[in-house]
Amino acid sequence: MGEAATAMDEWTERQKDVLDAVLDLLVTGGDAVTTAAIARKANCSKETLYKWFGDRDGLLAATVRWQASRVRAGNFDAQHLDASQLRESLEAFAVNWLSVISSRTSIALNRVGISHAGSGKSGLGRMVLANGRFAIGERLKPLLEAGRANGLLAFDDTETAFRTFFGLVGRDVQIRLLLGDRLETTEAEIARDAARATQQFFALYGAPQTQKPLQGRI
Amino acid sequence: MGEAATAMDEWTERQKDVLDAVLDLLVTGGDAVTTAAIARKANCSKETLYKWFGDRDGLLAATVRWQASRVRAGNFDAQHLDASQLRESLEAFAVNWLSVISSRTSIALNRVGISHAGSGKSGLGRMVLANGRFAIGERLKPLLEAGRANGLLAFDDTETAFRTFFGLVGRDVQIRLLLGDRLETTEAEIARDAARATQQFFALYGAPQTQKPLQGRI
DNA sequence: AAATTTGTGTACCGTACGGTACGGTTCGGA
DNA sequence: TCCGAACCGTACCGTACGGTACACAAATTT
Repeated sequence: MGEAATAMDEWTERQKDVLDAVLDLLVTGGDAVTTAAIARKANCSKETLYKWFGDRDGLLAATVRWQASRVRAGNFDAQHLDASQLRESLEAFAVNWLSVISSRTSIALNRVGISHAGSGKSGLGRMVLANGRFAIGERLKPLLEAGRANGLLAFDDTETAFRTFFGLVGRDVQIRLLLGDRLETTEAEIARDAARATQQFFALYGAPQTQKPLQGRI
Repeated sequence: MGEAATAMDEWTERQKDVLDAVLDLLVTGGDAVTTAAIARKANCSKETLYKWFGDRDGLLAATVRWQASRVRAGNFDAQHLDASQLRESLEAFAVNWLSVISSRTSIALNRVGISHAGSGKSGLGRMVLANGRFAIGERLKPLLEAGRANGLLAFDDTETAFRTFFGLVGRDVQIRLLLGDRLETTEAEIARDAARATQQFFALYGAPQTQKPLQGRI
């Protein structure tokens, strides 16, 4: 993850403004995201767009990376954690993740990536995946493993444990939103769902009272 | 759900052939699904396409309904079920659902629905949702409630219980496939995941030994 | 058998959009 | 003050594609 900051300084301020304009257009699903509309919204010429970003797909890819570069939430320092710290961290992760996938920005970018994946060119899809599903995985796994090291969680495969957490948190929210379902995702609702998912996760992967993790769990 | 069979006899055999051609083109993501390509593949004229289905969106909507009409798996007759029957039924549901969302057909149709949802017109998205997420929900809920009535499951809200099962089964599979991730979904893998999800669901919602459902569970 | 219907195949039209060219303007450096 | 680079705004080009028109064949009706 050495290139964490590349997208931050890869472009000038003016260029970031352009990328923000693209995001604005993507999120406001009303009108199509044509190069002409982007240029109009960003008060720049189409020629400049192509000079800076190559072609339309390059511009969209840059937009995905730009958005991803400023979503990175602070990593959790997870040494010497006790049960309540772990629970709070997991719940915070769940809240963050639910907030992200419920945001209009995430919905729009995922739609773009999915559309591109359906058109053969899989670059954007992989990029969205890397900055969404896989980024959250890499950030969460250390916490899970710290929990296991401290005898709070019991699992064999970190990936499986993470995917279970992912499923318990996300459930059907993302696919429903992507398909246009009006799903109220208030802050209170998200907090409640995050708490429920965390509780369920502990019910499945919480270590028994003894400090040593139990073998043979899934 | 009285209109279960409408899409089956709404079209003539010839028209169903056309819809199958559309499905073929959608699944074979190589070339774009233009009306010209559809007409060529179906050996019919574009004029006939428009006469039968109105416009391109109508054709896509008909295709979604046509595919949905023949996916309906047999409902489970769930009276007097014991624990192993319930487990088997849930596992069968999970296998079926994982097979569906892993199929190229489902991926293609969901991509179309999502693209349309991103373009304002939400008709196709809602249709895919109704025949996917919500159809499986309506089919599974009776089984869950039968399990509760027989003292095998304990939950207050059927919808919440179902969504948990949905999350445990689907996890990150659908979004990864939609975004173009190569994810091996062999039959064996699906069977293993279905068994794991079912086991986890029982761990969360299985009633304690006493026949009476325990109150206060989530 | 003539007429009507139904459908195929091809040609055509209008528009939207990605990409390019170019004149005009601003701005920093010599 | 002059020059060149960067950039804006607009006009333009080519193509792809949704939708329509039309000529012709097959089938069905009368």
